Amino acid sequence: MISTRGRYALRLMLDLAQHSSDDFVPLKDIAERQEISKKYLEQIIPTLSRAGFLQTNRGFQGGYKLAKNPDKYTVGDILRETEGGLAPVACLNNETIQCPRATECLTLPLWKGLQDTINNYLDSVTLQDLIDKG
Amino acid sequence: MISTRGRYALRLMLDLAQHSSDDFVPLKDIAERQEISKKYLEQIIPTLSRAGFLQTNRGFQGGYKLAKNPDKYTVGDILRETEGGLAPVACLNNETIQCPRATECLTLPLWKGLQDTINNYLDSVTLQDLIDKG
DNA sequence: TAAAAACCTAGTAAATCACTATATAATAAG
DNA sequence: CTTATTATATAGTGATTTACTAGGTTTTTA
Repeated sequence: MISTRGRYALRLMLDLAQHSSDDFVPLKDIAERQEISKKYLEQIIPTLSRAGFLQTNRGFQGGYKLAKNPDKYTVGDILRETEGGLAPVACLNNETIQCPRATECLTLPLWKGLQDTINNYLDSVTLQDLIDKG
Repeated sequence: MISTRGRYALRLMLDLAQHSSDDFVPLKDIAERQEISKKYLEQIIPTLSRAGFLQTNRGFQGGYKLAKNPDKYTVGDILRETEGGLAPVACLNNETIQCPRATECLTLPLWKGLQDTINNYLDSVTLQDLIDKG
């Protein structure tokens, strides 16, 4: 299940897509508009920054803006970064140890198929798509 | 993410599909074959029973068998029961309170689409399919 | 120099997960 | 009728994760 972390990250990116003109948007404004704790967003945003999704400026009149146009970000991109992958089962997490039953496992192909299905769907939607449909 | 609960339930159902002749299969055998704690399976199996997925017999030479043929169960059926739904986000859980932002929410249609995608995929695969492909 | 912003690190209450433990009830074989 | 074998019911538990909060440091511009 997608946690608040990923959902908030997506809303933050959408907010930036809708509200960034040429100047930087401070997190305070995003937090207020989206009714999300600013302190919590502060924890999420470094992940988006490190992924190269954002331009940032510190200090007075600093803030964030998107590094690319909204149609260049898929929802899958954003969620994979902030959720740490989109594996539907632990067996498919690269970090976890490979299951010894893998070769004989009747369900592993199912999970792989589910993972592909999820990724394909989420990569078929961009930030711009969400704005246009809303 | 699908937890062990749902994954074990699926493996249990697959085991029954493969090993039940006309007599009942005791949980002990399933636990041994699948290398899953019998005590844990005991906790999972009432959900499958209550859903009408199983025939059960208590006492000596008792155990479980499938109530229907393996091609009558979709993976979606089994996971929705044991996982308590397959909502990819909390907002779509019937149990949770309706989000006040729902009407204006740009992301809600996305989550609904994801939920449909997941359900369609998992309902397209039956126990029999998994056995045939393996 | 002061205010406003990003950035960094640690802590925490509540919930969830993946079990284990113990006891009771039903059933069939002998 | 007894005994072994099975399911069923309920409670407990350690570890982990989630969704935050708290408090501080650094950078930048007016």
